[in-house]
Amino acid sequence: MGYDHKKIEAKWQKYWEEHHTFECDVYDFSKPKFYVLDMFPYPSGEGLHVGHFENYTATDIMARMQRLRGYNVLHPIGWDAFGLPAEQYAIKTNHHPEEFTRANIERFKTQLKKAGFSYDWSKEIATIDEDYVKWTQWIFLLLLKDNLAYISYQPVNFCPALGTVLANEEVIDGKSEVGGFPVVRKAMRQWMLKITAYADRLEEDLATLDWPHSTLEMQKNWIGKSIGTRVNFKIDGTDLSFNIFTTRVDTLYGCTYCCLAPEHPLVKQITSKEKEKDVEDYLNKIASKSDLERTDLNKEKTGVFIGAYAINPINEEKVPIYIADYVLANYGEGAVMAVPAHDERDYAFAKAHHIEMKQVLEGDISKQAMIDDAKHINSPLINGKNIVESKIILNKYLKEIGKGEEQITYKLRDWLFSRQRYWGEPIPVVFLDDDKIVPLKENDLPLTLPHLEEYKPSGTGESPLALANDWLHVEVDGKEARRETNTMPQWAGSCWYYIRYLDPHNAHALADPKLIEHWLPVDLYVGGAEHAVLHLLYARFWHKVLYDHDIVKCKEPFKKLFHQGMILGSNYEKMSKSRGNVVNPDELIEQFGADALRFFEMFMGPLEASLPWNDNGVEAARKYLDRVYRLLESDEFKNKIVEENDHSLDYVYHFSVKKVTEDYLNLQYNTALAQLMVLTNELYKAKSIYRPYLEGLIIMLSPVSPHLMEEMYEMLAHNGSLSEAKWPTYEESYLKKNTVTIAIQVNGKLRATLEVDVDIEEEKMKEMALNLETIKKYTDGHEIKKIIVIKHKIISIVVS
RNA sequence: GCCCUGGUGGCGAAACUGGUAGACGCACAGGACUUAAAAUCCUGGGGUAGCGAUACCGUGUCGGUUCGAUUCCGACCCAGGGCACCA
Repeated sequence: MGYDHKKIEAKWQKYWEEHHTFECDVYDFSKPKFYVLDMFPYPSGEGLHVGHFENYTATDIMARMQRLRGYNVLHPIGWDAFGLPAEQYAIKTNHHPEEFTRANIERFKTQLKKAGFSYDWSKEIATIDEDYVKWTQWIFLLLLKDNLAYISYQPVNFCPALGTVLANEEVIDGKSEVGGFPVVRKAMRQWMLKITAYADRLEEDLATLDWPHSTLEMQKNWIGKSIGTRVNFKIDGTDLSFNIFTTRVDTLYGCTYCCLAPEHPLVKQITSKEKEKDVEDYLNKIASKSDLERTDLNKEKTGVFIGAYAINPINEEKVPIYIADYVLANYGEGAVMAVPAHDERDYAFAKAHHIEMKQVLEGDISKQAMIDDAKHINSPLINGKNIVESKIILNKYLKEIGKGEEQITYKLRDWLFSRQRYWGEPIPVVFLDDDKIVPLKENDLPLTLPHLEEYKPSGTGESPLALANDWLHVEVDGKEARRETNTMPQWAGSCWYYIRYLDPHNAHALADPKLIEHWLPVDLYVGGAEHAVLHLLYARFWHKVLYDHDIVKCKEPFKKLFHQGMILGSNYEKMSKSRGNVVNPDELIEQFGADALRFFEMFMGPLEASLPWNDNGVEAARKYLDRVYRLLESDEFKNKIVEENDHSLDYVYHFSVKKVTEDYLNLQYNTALAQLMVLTNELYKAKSIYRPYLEGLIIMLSPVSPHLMEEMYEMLAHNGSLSEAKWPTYEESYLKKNTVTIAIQVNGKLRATLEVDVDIEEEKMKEMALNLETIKKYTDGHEIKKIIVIKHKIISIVVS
């Protein structure tokens, strides 16, 4: 029963397509712009799931609403189409990954269209399109020119089973994220991007963003800015020295030993003869340790004395030098000073190795007194001073004697950018015989992938591209050259797609500079919290590089960010095939219609929350939509529609307009829809229905359930599409009430309520309250100590 | 271990800057319509006691501030997400 969703939804989807309703004229600068973006999907073989729908409905509501509010809205979609699953599919079936990917894209597209999302399909892009790859490679060459891309041989995570190298973030507990195969450390040639050069700006500009607090915190922690001091320690009896980094230079007098990372370049030189064997044994021991063991926090902190001493520059005391694998070679200076009296980790290490401790802060050693206002002792230059003062004094002193200075370090490391895989953008450089790197010329872009018979990585870590002989060998300026066989990671394409949407077919630039200036930054970006760090950090990095080249004009790409929560199965577990709790959106659309599915997903709770699926939910949403439809369909209501306002619905209508508008703009869709239900219930009860109010309901509901609302709008005798309607506005004067219900409390407990005139005098109100029988019961025989009156809210009577 | 979120009926949730806790919906119960059912419409539901008006209890736990606390402060417990020896 109810409306015919199949007919209505098909009708309007066709109408929108034929009328290009949602195509954005990006050059129309006459209206204010609004750019609303989804994190584009990876077109997997699985199809869209209900989680995608939540994300895309949320942005679609914003897009549709902002159009009605008079904005020129850009709402594009595309495909993050490179990636490992397509390559693994190719390996399994010996089909080209592009075939598989393009077929998936078609399937996704059909699903998106059935859901009625108002995307501008004329702006569609896929990261695998040749004219997209061209510009991804172009940006790489820009990075190369800026010395932000370089080759490095540092150890990486090699996965023999996948025959490829994995980035740190793709390794979980010593196993590959995909497949769960063991991973070992191996030194290999890799392309790196120098994101660390932008660490300070990536950190600083976080303050300018309207992003979820937790995401800002995560990015901050990932960048890991730390302000401390670099201190130079001379090695006793030599001309050599090394630097340490500390955030607690004030405890320098308490330093009783130093630790170098086992990989520290000085270790071999300064180890004493007697200790050579100990050191070698130790190095062997940790080399055979897996990363997992080495980073196990519960394990004892191991280390070994290397027979050399350093001179503490603050007091010229000799302190022993150890190597310890808890000191990381690639953080700070790869060396630390240890203050066992005031640091838990140093304390444990010193105990185990019987090293002297020296207390330099007031308080109890065993409690490792690190309290901020602790005073220093046994520290000639800073005795009696607190931590903050002491740091300033010692930083200044160390600088004067040339033994150190304030230094900022970051946890952030450079981005390992190459993959030894087939299905990614080829890195557009060639190598001459002497290993000289020659970038391709812009005219030679894009460098496309060759067709292969075999997609499997060679197993030695080389990309399958190394087997493509015809492609591999080229001539550059008459000289023999060999192409780079590494490809880019999937992140590359997603780093700049929001720019390409503006001008997806531009053959001369990423996009027309005029468009870039007008449309960026993105006004609203919605996607899963799983991208809180990597994708968003990498995209910000590229954006800043483009900013430095004056290609983009704003410092940050995404002004406002929102993470939708996860939709869980009805058993409160993450949806997955193996758990058997996956909900198929296609079936729901078939049975109840896209409008109902969209409505339910927005109504089920706050957008950011992870919520369990409710099997009755879509049906309930559908019943509500039928209820709205009945206002126009059944004679009972149709005959009540009038052109003359009897004012009985003024308050609820205008309040609804205000609340719904505000809630939509804040992405609080669940409460907006609750209010629309209240309004609907009131229309049901009303003696007559003022036609513009019904129209207002239809317009306000249309971003969520657009097909049915288009149909109803047409039924209310309008020509054309709802997309030409205007968003309703509210009159402040209708929001004022004549009477208000106030609560009366006695000693903090609610005892009665009282309906009064809004502009009643305070004294009158008190009198009324005190004369209520229900109140007298509590006040008779008691002394009234105090009466607190909060206008329009409460009267609080305090009695003895 | 550290950082971030959150904890409210049988369930999903709501509550503006401290001011009538539980809007809206699901499920449930009762009624109307129907030969009947479905659909629809109307009504009722935090708990305990009571026929009842009413009383007491109630927003993870324990304390505090306040006339008044889901909201603010302190300590703790639990769940989810993130990070991993960061000097």
